Amino acid sequence: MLSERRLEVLRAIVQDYVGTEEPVGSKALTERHKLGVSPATVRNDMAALEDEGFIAQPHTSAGRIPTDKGYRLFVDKLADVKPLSTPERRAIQNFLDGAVDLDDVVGRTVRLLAQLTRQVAVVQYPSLTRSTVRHVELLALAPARVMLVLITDTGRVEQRMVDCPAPFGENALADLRARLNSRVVGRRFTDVPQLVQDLPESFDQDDRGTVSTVLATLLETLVEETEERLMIGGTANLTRFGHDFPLTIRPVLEALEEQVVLLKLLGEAKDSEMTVRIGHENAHEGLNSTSVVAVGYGSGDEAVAKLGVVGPTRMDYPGTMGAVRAVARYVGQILAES
Amino acid sequence: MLSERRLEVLRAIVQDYVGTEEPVGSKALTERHKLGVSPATVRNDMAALEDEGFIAQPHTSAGRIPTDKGYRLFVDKLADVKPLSTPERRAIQNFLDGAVDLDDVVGRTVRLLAQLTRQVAVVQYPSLTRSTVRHVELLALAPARVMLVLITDTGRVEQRMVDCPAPFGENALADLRARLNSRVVGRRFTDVPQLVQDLPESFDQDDRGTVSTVLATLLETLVEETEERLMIGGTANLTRFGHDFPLTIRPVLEALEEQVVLLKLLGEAKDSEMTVRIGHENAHEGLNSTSVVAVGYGSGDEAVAKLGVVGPTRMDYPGTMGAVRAVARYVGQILAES
DNA sequence: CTTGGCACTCAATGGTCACGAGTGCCAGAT
DNA sequence: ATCTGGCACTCGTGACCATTGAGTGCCAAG
Repeated sequence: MLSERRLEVLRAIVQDYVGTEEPVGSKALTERHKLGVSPATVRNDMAALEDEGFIAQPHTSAGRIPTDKGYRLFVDKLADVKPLSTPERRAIQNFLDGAVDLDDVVGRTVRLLAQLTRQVAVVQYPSLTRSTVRHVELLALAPARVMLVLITDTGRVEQRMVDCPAPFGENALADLRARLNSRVVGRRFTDVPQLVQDLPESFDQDDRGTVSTVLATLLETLVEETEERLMIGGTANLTRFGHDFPLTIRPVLEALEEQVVLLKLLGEAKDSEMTVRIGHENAHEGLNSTSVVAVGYGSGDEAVAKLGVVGPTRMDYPGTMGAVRAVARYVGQILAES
Repeated sequence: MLSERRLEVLRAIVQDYVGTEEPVGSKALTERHKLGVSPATVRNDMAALEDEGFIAQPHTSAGRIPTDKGYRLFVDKLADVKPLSTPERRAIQNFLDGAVDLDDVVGRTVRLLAQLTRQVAVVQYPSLTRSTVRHVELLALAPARVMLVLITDTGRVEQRMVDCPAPFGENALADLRARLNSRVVGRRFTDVPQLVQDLPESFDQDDRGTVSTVLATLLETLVEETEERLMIGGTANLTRFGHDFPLTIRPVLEALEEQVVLLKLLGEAKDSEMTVRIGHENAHEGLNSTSVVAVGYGSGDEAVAKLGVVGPTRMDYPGTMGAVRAVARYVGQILAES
């Protein structure tokens, strides 16, 4: 297979290319890294690496650049996650601590991550299906009009208007609120449909319809379309991409605007460990020249949602992974406190 | 001053330049517009327009392009707002009608506006200070921990956690909720501080501190920082800007990420009529080569917030203004219904 | 297996040149 | 008084070409 030194050469190529954004040649390599061998030897190694598909030349008579496969090997075998410096960690904590509500937490996180990695940051709101119910509130805004407010243990709040077929009977609304809460508070959202199934039956004939309508809306709120939200930031960092620009940046911006695409992207990441998807490993075409680093975060040991960054395949993987991991941890802490 | 024909020439220049993105010369003008005069005459008119500062040449031996001042004159005197086509209006209505909550309304609006104008859209959430209170809810999550939920007539929901100095006494929370709501429901948020001022006094000595804490948080929620939110979309449209790109797009993206800048931008727009700010009329430097078209929207005759688009100074003003106006109207309607 | 040498490739750089769209100005026509 | 055709001039653009140099592959010797 690949000798130790060849891997070392690959590592050097990746590091240099990430730093300079320019194809790196054999001479430059031996100068900047003490490999203990001559350029000619490196050239041979490079030829081998190219045969195996880890690096490529943009054109003859140019240096080499890593391929997606090369980055993959680098990330899997050659790189360690770079821990953040103490000042950086402190800065994160200070910055996140000031948040007043969930929107604020997510907003700050996204800005923080974008600034730290100098890339585009994506943060998913805590998913409803993985949270537990903190409270369900029903407000009568008009005789036959109810506002449904859903509060999760992660601080997320969703509201819906419900137009009922008939006005609620005396006390029926308060009744429903009490019974509903006694059943679902503290339970996972995924269990809610089960738990409320037979609720209408316990009401008077008159109210059964209205109760069902309210419950139907509640269940609707839990389906995919509305439950997954996310926030992105740092799109200005896309301008640091490369010189060839318009062609590169356009599809990325378009992909970023499609929440569906992003959600799928994050969805593909593993829950527990950090996931790195490089270039063509991303299903979406517009993101073929970007890499996505994502990880789950949560208040406990279980992930309630994911966050990550999108950047050029030519990115500082160790640093980016370090920042993503650190931020995810702190956000988890903040969430646990609220 | 400027003769009728010279204005006509300016209009033609603006129209052609907006269409082609290229400096327009005298010959091309006479070909595409039936001005009834020769290129030489147009040249004289152009020279005059240039003297007055309405148009400029990028370099000698090139055609003319409108200056900010030229666009200003065009917008003020030469252009009419272009009404949307009936299919377009129908599409707007259909698209907005499906929204389930305020987030959804704002999200759809921003996408709609971006698509319609093919530019970057900005939509401000209904401002708290201009809305009235629909309901205030207090939830005891723990003995000394209260969640404050604020609901406006426009459907906006804000929540805050309140850590109280001491647990609430029996019934005190329910009491506070009831009294609070009876005082503020239906009133404007700006009046709230007045209305709740003496509320702590009517409570037992024991609860006075906790009540004050809750009220303090309520009032905090009404101050600028947290009350103004907005959503942007269609940033991918920035890539249609021009060929010179990176330099142009970078500062714009940066400006768009600074909510403060955007809020100020919208704040400068008049409440009632549509406001167009062209190029250097925008205070923020990064937006010196963009124009902002903004207008207030609201459920009644009064504006509760603003929306608009940001695009290159070289934009289709009549069309953009038409779209912005139409969308603002429909959003107002939707809001009134909810 | 490593190394120095060598011929070769090819993108990038910069200079020259012709082209042409567009201008300003002027003298004559309306 | 205004418009128009003509004409000389400007200057950005694109084509063409030579030069340069970083980088390669290969080979023969260590």
